[in-house]
Amino acid sequence: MYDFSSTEKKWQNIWNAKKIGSVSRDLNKKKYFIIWAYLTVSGFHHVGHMRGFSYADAISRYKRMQGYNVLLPAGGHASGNAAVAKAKKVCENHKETVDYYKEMGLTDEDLKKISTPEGFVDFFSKRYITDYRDYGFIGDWQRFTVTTNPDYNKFIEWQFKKLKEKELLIQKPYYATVCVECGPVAVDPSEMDLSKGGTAEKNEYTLIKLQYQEPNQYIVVATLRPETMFGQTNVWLDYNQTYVKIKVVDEIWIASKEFAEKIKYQKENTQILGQINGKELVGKYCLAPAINREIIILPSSFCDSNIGTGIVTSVPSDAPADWIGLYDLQRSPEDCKSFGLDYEVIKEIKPISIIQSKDFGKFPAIEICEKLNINSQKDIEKLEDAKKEVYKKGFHTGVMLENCGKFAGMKVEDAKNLMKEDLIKENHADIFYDLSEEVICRCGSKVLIKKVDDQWFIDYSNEKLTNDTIDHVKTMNILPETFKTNLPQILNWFDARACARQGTWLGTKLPFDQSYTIEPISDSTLYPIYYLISLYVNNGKINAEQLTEEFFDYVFLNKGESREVSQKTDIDFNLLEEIKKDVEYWYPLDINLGGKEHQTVHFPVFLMNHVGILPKKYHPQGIFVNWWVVAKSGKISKSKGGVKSIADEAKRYSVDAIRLFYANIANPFVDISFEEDDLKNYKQRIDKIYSFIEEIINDKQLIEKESEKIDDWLISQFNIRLEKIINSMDRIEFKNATDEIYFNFYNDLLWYRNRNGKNKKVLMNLIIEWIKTMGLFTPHLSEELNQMVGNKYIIAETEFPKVDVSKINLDLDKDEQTIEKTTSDIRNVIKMANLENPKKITLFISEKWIYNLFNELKEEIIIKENRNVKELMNKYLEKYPQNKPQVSKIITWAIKTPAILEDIKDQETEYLFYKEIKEFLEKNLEVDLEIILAEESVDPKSKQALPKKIGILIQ
RNA sequence: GCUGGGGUUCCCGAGCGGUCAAAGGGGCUGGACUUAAGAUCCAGUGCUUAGUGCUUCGCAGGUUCGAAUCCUGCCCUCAGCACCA
Repeated sequence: MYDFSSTEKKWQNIWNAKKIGSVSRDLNKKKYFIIWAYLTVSGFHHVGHMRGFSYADAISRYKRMQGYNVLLPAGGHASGNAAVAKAKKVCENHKETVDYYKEMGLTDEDLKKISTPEGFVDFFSKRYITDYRDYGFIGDWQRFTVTTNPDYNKFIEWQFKKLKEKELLIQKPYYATVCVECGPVAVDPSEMDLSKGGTAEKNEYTLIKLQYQEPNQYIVVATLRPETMFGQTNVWLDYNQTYVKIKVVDEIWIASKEFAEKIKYQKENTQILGQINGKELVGKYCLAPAINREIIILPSSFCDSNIGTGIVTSVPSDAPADWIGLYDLQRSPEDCKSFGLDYEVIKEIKPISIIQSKDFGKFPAIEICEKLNINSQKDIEKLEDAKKEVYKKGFHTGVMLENCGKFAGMKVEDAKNLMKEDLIKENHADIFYDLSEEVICRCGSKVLIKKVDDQWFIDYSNEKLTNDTIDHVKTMNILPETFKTNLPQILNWFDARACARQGTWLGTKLPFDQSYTIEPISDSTLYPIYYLISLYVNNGKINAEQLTEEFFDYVFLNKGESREVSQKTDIDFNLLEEIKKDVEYWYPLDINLGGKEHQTVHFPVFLMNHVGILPKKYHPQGIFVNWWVVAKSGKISKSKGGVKSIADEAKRYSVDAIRLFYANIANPFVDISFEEDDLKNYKQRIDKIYSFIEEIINDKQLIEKESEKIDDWLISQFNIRLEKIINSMDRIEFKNATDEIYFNFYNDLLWYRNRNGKNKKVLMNLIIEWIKTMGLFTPHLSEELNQMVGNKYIIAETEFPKVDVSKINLDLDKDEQTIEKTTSDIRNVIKMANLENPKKITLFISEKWIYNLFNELKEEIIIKENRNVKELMNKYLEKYPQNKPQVSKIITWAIKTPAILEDIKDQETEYLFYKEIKEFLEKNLEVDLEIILAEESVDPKSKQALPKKIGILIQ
């Protein structure tokens, strides 16, 4: 029995002691530089992270065994909100958080340490290195860096100075999602910065100002469909709600209190002047702009004061809720009376048809309500569906009707923007951004949208940068292929991106304005090159202060004069040269490996910053994207807790099994789920291979002898497999490689054993090579087995096996396949004949003339490509006149399936072949066999025999 | 909606113009081993049949001597769509 835990620990210690991963420049070796996109220091690793890391380690091990000098460094991304928020929770003794950490094994002392952001980052980034070692990754951890380190900050400052120099850093107004306490936060499904609302969308509303009673006083409604202004019939608000009057510059806006709270972040100097009740407004009129018509204010139950302004303009022709609202009122004189409305007036309100879209008539809202059987404005869910459908159809297929003034005949898509712009130009409207659902920051405060006037952006929309990057991508190795196809489009779509924010964040201060902190994505784009510097900072040879602009300019861009730079930075001249040579040796990066979530953000900015700042020779060479590990319930989240510690998983299944699982369960470009059954199977597989090899080593039956056919077959088979493994690894296809190593070659060995293969030398030599191939995916197993067979060298440091092409003999395998096929055929016939214990089985070798015919047909059909049936028939019917029916049958078949003509031997060879395997067949099938030539028999079965297809007679 | 990816036999997953009824794994069935269980090994796993024939690779057409593989249309499904490394 293989002891997974102790064996794995043992080899990890040996690798560490040998410092295999710590590498330095070696001009005698080709270099290979690979990283995985470092992860945000937000807590523990989980098994999902290990997927990509395992791939990176497998690639590194392969390259190392091929003689490359492999650099695999790692770092921690600590910028942003995560550590701040987590530390705060610990500090405040938040029960759930503290319980979770305790459950994960943290002591009180640890907890105290992680209660400050800095302590949190320090604790976990150290933990990460331990995790890497525990999973058997061989990397250069002495270069470990964290984005909040002072030296790293200097690097980022340099990067931003370069961006500015290249005019890639610009300023313009921006609507940011901000927490009222913390400042800007990222609203996205990963909910890195949030505790709630990651799926919220940022909506751009058009605020329509409907003049009400005073010249400068307006009922303000928020709409996503400004183009429907022509269909307005009334305004909706909540009868029981209290609204407020807000002073905005020199105007007074009437809207919900919640809106007033939000708009103050988007307009300067807003002020609440007073309140006004819904009751007071209902029944009054206001002036709708654009159509310049007085419309009535009516009550409804669907106005939500949290959405928009809490007041809605009503377009019953195209908005299902508006139609139903109207419909409700129009059929209830009592309701109208209770609201103090004149029923006669309400009754007269008619929807106005304004848009013609596909699949709908004049009044889409009415139609959809009938179709979905919506009868009341309280039917909220159905109304939501109805709205979506009408909106979607209208937006993509709709055309404005004649009554829409200058917009008549225009597509809805176009009219929308034009109408909005027109209204704004004439001061009838304004813009307002809002979130589609409630969003709460990690700190517990509300997130809303704030206008920032001079936001800093990295200008990824820059045309030259975009085009240069697209051109560069063409030359890269990018997997999966589909990502490479997508990248140009992603790069084109990529717009200027806000890159700094104000608030209590970790990260580097913007060198041009210290009140800004550089945002977490923007400070992690160029960092692979920084691993070449961090080494010297970490070992104390240089310090953060010395990392000046001149320093980076010199080592990265070859700008400046070395003596001068050395003098200015007080870095020893020789050391400076060393560092520069390191950069020249290691850069560019060969592979950046990361999860699929990086496809549209991290990888594009990683590429664009490299292309924008560094010389062409330093542009990245490859990207590898891996998909996720998902739990049955969805993505395994690093921020949500409830995840088993990776140490527990390693103990339960073993590191090798987990790594093999990742490599073999599917290709890297699909999501996989971490299932106990699967993991156990892989663990069993490892155990099985271990026992199998152990058995072979101790097998007393093996003998020293000259190699026979079956031995040659096994050698050939191994070389075929090895060739596939190498080709697969060169293309980074783990699934194919592991299929060969852990399954197919194992099956070959079983077959060899069944075929009574016993050659000790052959077997041992192959097993030694086989074990090396396991070093990529199950490195601990590989080392252990290697030691068991008596080798002293370390697999991680040895050379990967090479294919011996001279040993590959495809014919040998064809023979083995024939044996398998024959066995299976005989079994099949026995079964079919219903003769469970046959007395005798006769195998017939086809008649000689048929072999001749096959070879002649091969010449005609395959070599000369003659498919003329008539011609062939005439020729060969004449040649073999005594066998006409058979000849014609064979010719028809051969034309249809030329493959039957391939590899045709002669009668003598085939006869000898069957004689040779007779003993094996008899033993395997537990029957007595007789093999005779068809010419020597009168049995009809003998005439059924064909070349490559033996005749079988069961008696 | 836009952009891109997929639909393969009980399941997962290869294959991407010809011995393809379709690798490999899992599951299931039978057998060997074992006191037994597990593990391991052997065989089978579309229907049919003395080794044949027939029907299968989302649906409907088409190209070809020949299609799971190429083309056209349709249906279904997944991912991304912005300040998440």
